[in-house]
Amino acid sequence: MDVGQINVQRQNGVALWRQIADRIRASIANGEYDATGMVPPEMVLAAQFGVNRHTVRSALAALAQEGIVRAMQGRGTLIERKERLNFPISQRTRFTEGIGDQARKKEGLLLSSAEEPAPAALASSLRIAEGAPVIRLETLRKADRRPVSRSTNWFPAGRFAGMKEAYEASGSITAAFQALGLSDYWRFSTEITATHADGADLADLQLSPGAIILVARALNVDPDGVPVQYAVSRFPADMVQFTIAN
Amino acid sequence: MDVGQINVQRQNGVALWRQIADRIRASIANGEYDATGMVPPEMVLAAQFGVNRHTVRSALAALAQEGIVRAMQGRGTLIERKERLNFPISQRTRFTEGIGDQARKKEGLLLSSAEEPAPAALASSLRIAEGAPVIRLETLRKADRRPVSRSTNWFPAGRFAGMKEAYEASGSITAAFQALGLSDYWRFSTEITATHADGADLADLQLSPGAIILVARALNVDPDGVPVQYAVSRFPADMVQFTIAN
DNA sequence: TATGGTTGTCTATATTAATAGACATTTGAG
DNA sequence: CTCAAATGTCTATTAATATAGACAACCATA
Repeated sequence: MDVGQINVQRQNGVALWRQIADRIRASIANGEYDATGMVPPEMVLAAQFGVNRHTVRSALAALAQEGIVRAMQGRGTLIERKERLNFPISQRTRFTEGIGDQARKKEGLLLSSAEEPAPAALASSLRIAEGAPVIRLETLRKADRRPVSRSTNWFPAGRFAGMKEAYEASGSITAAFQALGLSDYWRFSTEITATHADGADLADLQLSPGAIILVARALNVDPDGVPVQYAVSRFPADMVQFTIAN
Repeated sequence: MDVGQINVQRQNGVALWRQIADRIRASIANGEYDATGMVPPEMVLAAQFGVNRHTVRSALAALAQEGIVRAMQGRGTLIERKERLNFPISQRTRFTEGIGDQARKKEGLLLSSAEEPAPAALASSLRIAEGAPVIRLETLRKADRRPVSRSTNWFPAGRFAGMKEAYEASGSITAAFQALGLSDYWRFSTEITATHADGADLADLQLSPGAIILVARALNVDPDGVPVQYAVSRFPADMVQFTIAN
């Protein structure tokens, strides 16, 4: 096997151990170590990355902290978890259905809620008057007990007055809409960007600092094309991918 | 104006100055400093982030290196560049058209090319036999002389034998397809993930280490639904966003 | 032209990241 | 049992990161 030197950048604000941890995490997600179910030995990784073994150990310790690997003295470092949830994005995008059977247990938790006047940009998206009341729900979604996204959702307050209670009862936006008389809705548009995790991401999504967040800004409309929800959702980038099928 | 403390993480593999540089870059892209066209004074930023002024200076120096800001002694730090290109993703996704008038000058450069046998996963996507010959083009796309994506493109070698020359001549996949007799094609599917920039990203896209990359894996098909191109494109996350309109 | 606000530069110190080497401990296989 | 291979732990040193303080240089403007 040819073992080319793998490129890492020095002296540039991102510690070597973190760069290496990110690479190994990606390799695990890509199935590169599926043959053995283990990460290569520390000395091998150190040679591949051209760093000291202790630096590799720092990277592996971070991955162990995330629950991705588990080091076993005398044996090697086992891969514990290897997951990347796929979220299809289409006209009928729904979180719970989208996960499908990729996870057994799906949860939606309400972190907080408020009623507030819509700022200009939001009002424009929802096609309501600036300052008109909107209901804001901060939610956390989990799959198999692991947090996979945190979202801020806005709804026109006039039309969906009981949104908070309906979501709390069901843990699902789709179910809440149905409880409030909206049986169907469509995804009108989705914007996707990426950024570094902020403090709230780290806490709510149980990430380690330096993690990457995929941000999806979505507008949902009813069958008549009237906006019913604007949502900003943040996903850990190493756990999910989006698929757009045309 | 209330100036809440902005959260930065210590001792976690990403240097404070880099975290702060990333935040300021994002704030610039979000238009938060449009009123003045300048970044707040170093002392103000230091207070906001809860760090020493020298740490903020390191962050600003990095942004100046990227050409995003320019410090002027006695006056302040001017915002030089503020861009986030929007890429619509749809059935008719095309790079050049997608940018539209967001940039004046659009270029497509061929970095390298090769003909090689298709590995299993690629062959499956392109619906050809494993090991069948494919043409691989490594390309770099620029808008207004700034690199905005680097892509690896695969085409079935039998059908698109002159792809390399056609692309070199036009700098456009769409034009190359037309030159080879394919007048129209559709985007069949797109997968989007995010990761840290690797060494090649840093070099080709002129990024600073720690930058985030949006990765799009796309399959294009001809009007009969036959796959004609599989592409993996990498975009600097702080320069672009994807929009999916349904 | 005097002043306040801003960036530029310098010195010094403490903490963190990375390297280097040595040796202990555990496991699996011969 | 013995040995090779792998992870665990320890000490020491160097380089990078971050803080602290002082003052110079420059700019706009009152």
